[in-house]
Amino acid sequence: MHISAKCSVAVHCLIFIYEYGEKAKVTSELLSRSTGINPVTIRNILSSLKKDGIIDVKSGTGGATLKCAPSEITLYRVWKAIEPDFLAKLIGVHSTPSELCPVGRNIHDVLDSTYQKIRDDLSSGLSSITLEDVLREYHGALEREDKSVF
Amino acid sequence: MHISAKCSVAVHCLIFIYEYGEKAKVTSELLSRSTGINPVTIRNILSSLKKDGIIDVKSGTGGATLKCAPSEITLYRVWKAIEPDFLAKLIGVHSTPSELCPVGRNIHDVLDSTYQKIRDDLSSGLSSITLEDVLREYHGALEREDKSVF
DNA sequence: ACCTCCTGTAAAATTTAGATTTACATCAAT
DNA sequence: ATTGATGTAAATCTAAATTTTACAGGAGGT
Repeated sequence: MHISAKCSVAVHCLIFIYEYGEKAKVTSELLSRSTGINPVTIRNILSSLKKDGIIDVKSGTGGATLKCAPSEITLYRVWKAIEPDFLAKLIGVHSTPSELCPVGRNIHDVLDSTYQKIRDDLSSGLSSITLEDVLREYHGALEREDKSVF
Repeated sequence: MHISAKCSVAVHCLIFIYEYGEKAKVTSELLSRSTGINPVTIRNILSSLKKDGIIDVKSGTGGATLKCAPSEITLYRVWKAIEPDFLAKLIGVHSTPSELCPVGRNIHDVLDSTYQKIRDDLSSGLSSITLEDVLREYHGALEREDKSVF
């Protein structure tokens, strides 16, 4: 799974947990069915989110709940929790250049400084979006869905 | 290879072609040795760059040369040439959600609109960087390299 | 206390996407 | 013609990651 898809799964889970976490017992099995991703991968994702303090997972009895206000959960935080060096993976350089070639020797330095601004922009973009924003979109989509039924 | 790494290889090739394309015959074999990527993949990359009009590759006798001024070659153009839907691949959504779940049914719409701004930022960031800028970095790195010898 | 359900991991098996290899038709210059 | 290169296509290989399987450990209900 592409790292961005993995983070999308994480957001999917967070929406689900926000919506149902208080009323029902949200297990990895349930999230697995909703996302289409197997339970072990879901547990790994939840585990990362838990370590970051974004959610709480009851061990033993099971069930996940949000531990933060949606407005405090930025996409940056989620991506970082799932994959600490997501920036380098997302905007990266090939690792095989030849040390014998002037271009090969320097390509890493050159592209790293070139990519820095892009990475920074990406970071601040992700930082500016919170789960609250995503939930707003989600509820909008739900409403449109309801209307289309009638 | 991650798509960003592939585009980095493309930029690597472009630097190489700029530096040596006029003096020497820059073949896929040569670029293969410099980048550490096999000749066929290099030829595929060159083929994409050629189709976009960024470079010219002499068929028959061989050798690649730039067809544009470095100032006209933006990173956006390069990435787009290599992978037309790189934005969706870079910032994407999992494709397996359940249609039976409200979250699953809507996650694609929700995240697509959420990601739109991020994708736009990324586009304009990549559009604002040209091969000219990269070459400037490269020549700076070369100078530092020379100095460190003495 | 026991039983059940779930988490948290680890290890093995499987998948799959992509790279590499191989092959060859085509083209241009010597 | 011969040589050396491109441009693809097809087969093979590889490596990364998911999925499967397995199991120890925790928490609550009976």
